[in-house]
Amino acid sequence: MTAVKESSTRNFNKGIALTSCPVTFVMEKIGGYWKPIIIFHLMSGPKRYSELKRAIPQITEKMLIQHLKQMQNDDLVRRDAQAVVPPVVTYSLTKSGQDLFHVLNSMVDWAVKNGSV
Amino acid sequence: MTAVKESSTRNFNKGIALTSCPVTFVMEKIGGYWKPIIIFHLMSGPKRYSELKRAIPQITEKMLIQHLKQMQNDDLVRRDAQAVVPPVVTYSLTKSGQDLFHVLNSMVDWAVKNGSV
DNA sequence: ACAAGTACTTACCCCAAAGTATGTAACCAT
DNA sequence: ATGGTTACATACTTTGGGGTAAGTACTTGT
Repeated sequence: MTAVKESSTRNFNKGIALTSCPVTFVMEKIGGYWKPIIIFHLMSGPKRYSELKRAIPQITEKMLIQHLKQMQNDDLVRRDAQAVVPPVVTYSLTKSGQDLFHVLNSMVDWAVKNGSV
Repeated sequence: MTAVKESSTRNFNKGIALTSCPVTFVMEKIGGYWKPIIIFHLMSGPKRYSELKRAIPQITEKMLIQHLKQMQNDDLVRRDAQAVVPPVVTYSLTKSGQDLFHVLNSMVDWAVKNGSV
């Protein structure tokens, strides 16, 4: 009966970082290999699920919907479905999602200046 | 003939993301729970190893040096050691590291506006 | 003699995120 | 009736980031 193990110095640390560090808060939302790329593609306007898939060929379908769902929960992305015969589902950025432009942009600026290697 | 397994769709994807996505490039450098926090503490000026340790009590020593080393390799942080009796090692931000201020700041701005929940 | 401080290093474990593979429901064209 | 398209779902495996715990070398204070 080796105890419940508490399993969570990790979660505790995550907690303090999240509540005490706004940067970590943001990175929770746009972290993960694919999220920034998905957001980037949605910046140019609403896209269908299949359009996103074709625009990002390397992503698996699992990762694509998984991230789209997380971003819906985080209110970065809106999903609009038409109950038609072959389903038509359109994803677009919410206001919060669009506001991320400034964040991503400052990252790009930094990368351009400091991406020499 | 189920292929050689390649061991690395992961690394391959990481590769394309890194070379094709400047945002991912940046997140590789400031990602991880502790890096933004360490950078934040170094923003207010150079700090000794033990000062950082005390400033961020929850971090383990392993994580602290690990991240400090990575950030040295990424040229975000400079290490200055004095060869004195009890070692004195001082860490400070490089120009690149200081430039991250704008990036972190835009994240904070976004978090303040969209961190309601 | 022994604890305490300074700046690390090393071996080991755990879990959650990412990837693989396959299935599903509804319809349409051939 | 068979295959293709659309938008998912779900079970299983892998991997690497993060954590735990302990050790090192050298010196000062008591």
